[in-house]
Amino acid sequence: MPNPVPAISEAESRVMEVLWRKAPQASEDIVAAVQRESDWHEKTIRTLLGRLLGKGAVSADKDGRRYLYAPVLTREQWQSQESRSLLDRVFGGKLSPLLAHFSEHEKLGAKDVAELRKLLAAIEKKER
Amino acid sequence: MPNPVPAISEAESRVMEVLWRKAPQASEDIVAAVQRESDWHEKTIRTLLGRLLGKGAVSADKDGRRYLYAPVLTREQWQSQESRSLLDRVFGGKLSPLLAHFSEHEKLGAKDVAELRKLLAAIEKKER
DNA sequence: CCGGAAAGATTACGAGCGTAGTCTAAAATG
DNA sequence: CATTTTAGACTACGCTCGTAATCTTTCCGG
Repeated sequence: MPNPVPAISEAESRVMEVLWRKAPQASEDIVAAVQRESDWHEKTIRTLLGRLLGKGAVSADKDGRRYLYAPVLTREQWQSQESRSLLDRVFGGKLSPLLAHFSEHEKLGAKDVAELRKLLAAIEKKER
Repeated sequence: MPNPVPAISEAESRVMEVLWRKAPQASEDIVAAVQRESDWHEKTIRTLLGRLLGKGAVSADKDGRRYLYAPVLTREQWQSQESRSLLDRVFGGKLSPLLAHFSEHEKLGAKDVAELRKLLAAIEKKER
């Protein structure tokens, strides 16, 4: 299997974000897109892109004089990695303390409650 | 209010862990406790303790020749900070995508399901 | 064909982190 | 009292990250 992508940093994830929305893209377009949501220097964004390439989180396909970049790490994989990491680091690897924590310390919006119900319904269906 | 404690690192949280379980404690005991769960050098652990002190995450009360250390940042505060950070960084600040993610990509144990039910029940009671 | 622009590669640099080692002051011990 | 031990303070060092600047190669326009 493709060896696991090393963890990507906060800043790097902002670059991934634009690739997750649209890929492949040339670096120029990536820079432009990232700059629409940040005030980072072009050089900074290119550096991050290069690091992501080095980590294997994105691919670069030569297209004439330049490259077209695409995500290798999917958003779902990344979300899983990060969630798993939080769970392990902070909640002893178990989901229930996380849920308990939210129920006690964070207010839940209507949407969250709806999502919870859906989740539980899905589980109950599967259980039987 | 007491100015917010800066984020604590992974290694530092392992030291907090032993203080959350029992406090106050002298550094010697902290070192011993941490070493029961890791192979870190005594010096390393003392450094981490010092950094935590610098960050204001723990307090030190003089007790004769040495200090007794106690957590200032509570485990709940820390869990909140970390959860909030994950939510904001990875899930656009909303809980429902996190939940959806778990329901789709992680298997839930019996305990998790029970916790979910409890959570939902508590919400429903509050709603009416 | 030549000089400038543009894309990528390389280098930079301070802060925080993981991981200690050294220095100092004070206390305990012989 | 002189010496050893020890708790804590200070220093260190390589790595990643955020944030770029500089160098190099290559193509495009005149």
